[in-house]
Amino acid sequence: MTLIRTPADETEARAVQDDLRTRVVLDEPGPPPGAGLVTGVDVAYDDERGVVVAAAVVLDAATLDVVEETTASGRVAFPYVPGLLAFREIPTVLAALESLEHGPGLVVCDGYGLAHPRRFGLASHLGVLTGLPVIGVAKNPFTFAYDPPGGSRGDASPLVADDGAVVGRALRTQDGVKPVFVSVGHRVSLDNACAHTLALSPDFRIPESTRRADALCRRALREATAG
DNA sequence: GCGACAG
DNA sequence: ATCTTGTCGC
Repeated sequence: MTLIRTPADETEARAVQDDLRTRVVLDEPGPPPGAGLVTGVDVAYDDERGVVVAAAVVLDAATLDVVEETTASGRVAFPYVPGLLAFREIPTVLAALESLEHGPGLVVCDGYGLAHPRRFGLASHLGVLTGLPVIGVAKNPFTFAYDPPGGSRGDASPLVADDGAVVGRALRTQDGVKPVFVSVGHRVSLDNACAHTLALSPDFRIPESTRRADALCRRALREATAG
């Protein structure tokens, strides 16, 4: 089990991000879509009881069949603060990933990578700590701006920060349905991240990896919390 | 100063 | 994230 010290406060957390961001690798294309393994990770909370449960679900990228599932639970160690989400999620997510028997391949998480106030969101953070290729697929545009992409599956438009930097892409994964917001985490190109996201979303807006992980951590939280 | 803000 | 019924549709 890897020990990750939780920052004492928000100032320290931001300093950790500013330090770790120098280790993000952005010049690798990453694994090609449609082959190998893809692992979805997600987290569910019971803030009343201070319990957090993470799930990791390994899929065969070609068939989207489930290859392996794991779960890990812990105590909530950091509050939700916009821009500091990773400190809340990462300890338990790491535990879930480490309990997998398979190598995870590409990791897909809920939230952002580069699309972050300090360019170091959850997907980047998880990538730097594990060395794995990681992308972020978020359901909301956070503070970023975008022009609506075309209405068809596969249409996309740039996700732009205040300073004009392109930090990700709004990607339509289903015809006529609100786009998802893809950004690079670590060791994957944006084009490849979007190709993976599309390949993982044949039937629904949200990638199959995330849907499976979401369902699993919710179920595990209910069971851990029951009684 | 105030509000908005991934999950 | 989470609290939540019925309801529309394949």
